[in-house]
Amino acid sequence: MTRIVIVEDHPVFRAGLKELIETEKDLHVCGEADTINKAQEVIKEKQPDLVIIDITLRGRNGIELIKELHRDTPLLPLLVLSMHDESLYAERAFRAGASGYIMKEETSESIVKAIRMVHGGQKYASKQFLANVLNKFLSHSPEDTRSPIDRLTHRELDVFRLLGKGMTTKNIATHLDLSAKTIGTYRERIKEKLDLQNASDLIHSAVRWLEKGEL
Amino acid sequence: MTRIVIVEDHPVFRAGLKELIETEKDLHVCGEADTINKAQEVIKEKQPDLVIIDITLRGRNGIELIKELHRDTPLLPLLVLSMHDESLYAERAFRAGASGYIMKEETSESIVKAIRMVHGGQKYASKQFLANVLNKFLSHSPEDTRSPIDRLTHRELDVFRLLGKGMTTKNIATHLDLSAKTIGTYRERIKEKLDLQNASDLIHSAVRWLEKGEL
DNA sequence: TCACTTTGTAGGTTTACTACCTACAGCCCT
DNA sequence: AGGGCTGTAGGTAGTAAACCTACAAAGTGA
Repeated sequence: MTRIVIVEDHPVFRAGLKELIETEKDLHVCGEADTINKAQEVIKEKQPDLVIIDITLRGRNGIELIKELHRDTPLLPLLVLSMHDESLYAERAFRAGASGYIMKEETSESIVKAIRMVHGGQKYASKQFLANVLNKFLSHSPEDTRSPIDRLTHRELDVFRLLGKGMTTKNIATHLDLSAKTIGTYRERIKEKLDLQNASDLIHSAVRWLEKGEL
Repeated sequence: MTRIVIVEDHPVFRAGLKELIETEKDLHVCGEADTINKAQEVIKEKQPDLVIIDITLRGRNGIELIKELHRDTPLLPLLVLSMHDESLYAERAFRAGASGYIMKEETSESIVKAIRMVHGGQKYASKQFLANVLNKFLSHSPEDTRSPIDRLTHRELDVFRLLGKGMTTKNIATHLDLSAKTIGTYRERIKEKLDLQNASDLIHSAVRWLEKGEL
């Protein structure tokens, strides 16, 4: 019998998850928490075999909880649930010590599968994420702990900022007095460094980045 | 005993909602559906006292379902659940014939309360929404003082939101189960209504709008 | 109720932009 | 001096956007 603690602040979703887990005969929810503090308490008390964590918890960041739990109990498998699209959080979650990462949109089957894999000591991530990682691994150098944006060169950052301000490739080329082709190259390089798939991803993250401070 | 049908395409959330409802002794879930078509079938068959609808259904718009249901069975109370905070959807939902509007983030108590109020023939909306409405009403603007975004149709708004979330035309087409050409048409119409020049402007303002409600 | 408008849907062309590849000179570092 | 990173840009194939047209269904105003 696998004993599971759920850390999720959304009551309805928490109930659904519990329901889903309890319908599997070998899985059991032995505790629930809706805040980071309660989570730590419950986990200490119940000593579960696995913890499911929503990283989009209100208040403090779920990533912090993962780090702390992983430090305190490195053997306890942590399965991360996220509302958000992978590329932004999955890598951070794994670095923080998670064993698996699934999105809330995934089917019930995937969730159960992820639970079993993670409990069995394996890692779990969506196919898409795995493909990305493989890609990066094959094409790239071993390690660089800097935040992705810090890895941009000056020119790349210029272009990134201007993209975030709503300028097109052509506008930027005119503005910086460069060939549009050059801007194209920068866009490609930025996309690679930030692990973005296409043009709209690129603009999307440029705008978001600009919105959060930094101008 | 109040008999309820749930229309929600997210299996985990659906299970949670059911669980929540079933723990109330006088409420009972007599049917579930994860698509609009199934919803209509189930409702016809079960003749429930109340229907809970997620308006962020994939494929066809939940608003359409509300309109249709309201036309077919005007006395059946419809309670709308939304993942989004946007009061824009709330207003649309009410206009389409909903009796109540709650966000998924609300507590279980609020949801149960909303169910009871709506079943009792009253309307339900969050305090925040009511405050907004009051505000609008008091500062009663004579003519189209609506923000340009309010002038978008349901479908246009859907597309706008998904663009803001970083999805491409193709992704959106798949997600909503429409032709990419149709999404293209919506993009054009949005651009016209919001007076945007090109694709990056469009994405730019969609992202900004999502980040901070209203532009 | 009838005509008119809006909304949701989608096909067809032409034009613009992206994605991917290649190239190369000048730095910076060791 | 050789090797990688940075700034710059060309070429080509493939996508996506822009613009047009169309039409049914629903909604609206007279």
